[in-house]
Amino acid sequence: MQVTRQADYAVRAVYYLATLGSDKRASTSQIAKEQHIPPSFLAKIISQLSVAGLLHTSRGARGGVTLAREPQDITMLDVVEAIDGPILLNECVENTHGCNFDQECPMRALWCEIQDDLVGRLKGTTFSDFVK
Amino acid sequence: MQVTRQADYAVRAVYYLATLGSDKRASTSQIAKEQHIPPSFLAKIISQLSVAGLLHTSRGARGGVTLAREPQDITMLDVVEAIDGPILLNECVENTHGCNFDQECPMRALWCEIQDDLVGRLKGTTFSDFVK
DNA sequence: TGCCAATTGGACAAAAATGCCCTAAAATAA
DNA sequence: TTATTTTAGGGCATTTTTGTCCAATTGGCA
Repeated sequence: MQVTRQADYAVRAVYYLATLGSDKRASTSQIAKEQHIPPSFLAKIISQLSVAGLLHTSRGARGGVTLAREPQDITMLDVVEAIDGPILLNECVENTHGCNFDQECPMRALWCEIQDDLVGRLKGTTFSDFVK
Repeated sequence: MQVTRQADYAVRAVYYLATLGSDKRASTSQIAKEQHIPPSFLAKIISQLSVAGLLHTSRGARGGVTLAREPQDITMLDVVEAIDGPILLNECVENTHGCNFDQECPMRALWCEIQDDLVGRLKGTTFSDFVK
């Protein structure tokens, strides 16, 4: 019942870029140092965020990482799901027809409710909320 | 960001016992079959729930598992935490002094809020809510 | 007593998460 | 051109999660 370390690192990396101001670049190693993230692990995470379209990366001297959108257009949910995939509080929740073997399973409804709240809050929070 | 399979299995096992009515026993293998849980894995989970004081177990012929308390006195949180340990949405939340390296970390406050909601709902739901 | 049903506990295996290391490729700077 | 900076990506090691399997133990019953 925990966000993966990868997702936490991704959030902190995006946060760091947001605090720099728009279009400011930072290298992966700089982000890693400032946010206390294992550098070689962060490199893979940055790469995933780039593929997901949340970051832009460029190689070479003066290269590095920038936000692909304004902080107010990037939600916590965007970042977490780019790394961890769709949020699922419990395996059964993803099944649209109800519990796989017991249509009456009352626990599933609870997990769904809690998950909807969680997702709603992550979707409702952008990185501009953190910067100011 | 998912309840472990173990915790889900534990919840379903307690649910099954609650549906049987108070003081009714069931064997681990019976629970496993009814709830589609790997039997040998469930044995370990039952054992943990017993150590946590949520279930009573007895060996030998006519042995098996019973609830240690009435369904209305067992919350979802009791069961989940007996298996997974204290719920932590993110590593940093457990730190009482704030983020370990940045006292101003604004993400931590969000994780704490969401976690408090989650824990509150699990604590507010008992197995008598599921049975009726 | 001896058999059977059931939990207990240990060792082991497979898969995913986490993290490290090294080389290649690309882009800038001297 | 050559060197330097930086991302890209593969492979490997460790830990946790999720299970399986087997032997030991316990308790009831004929």
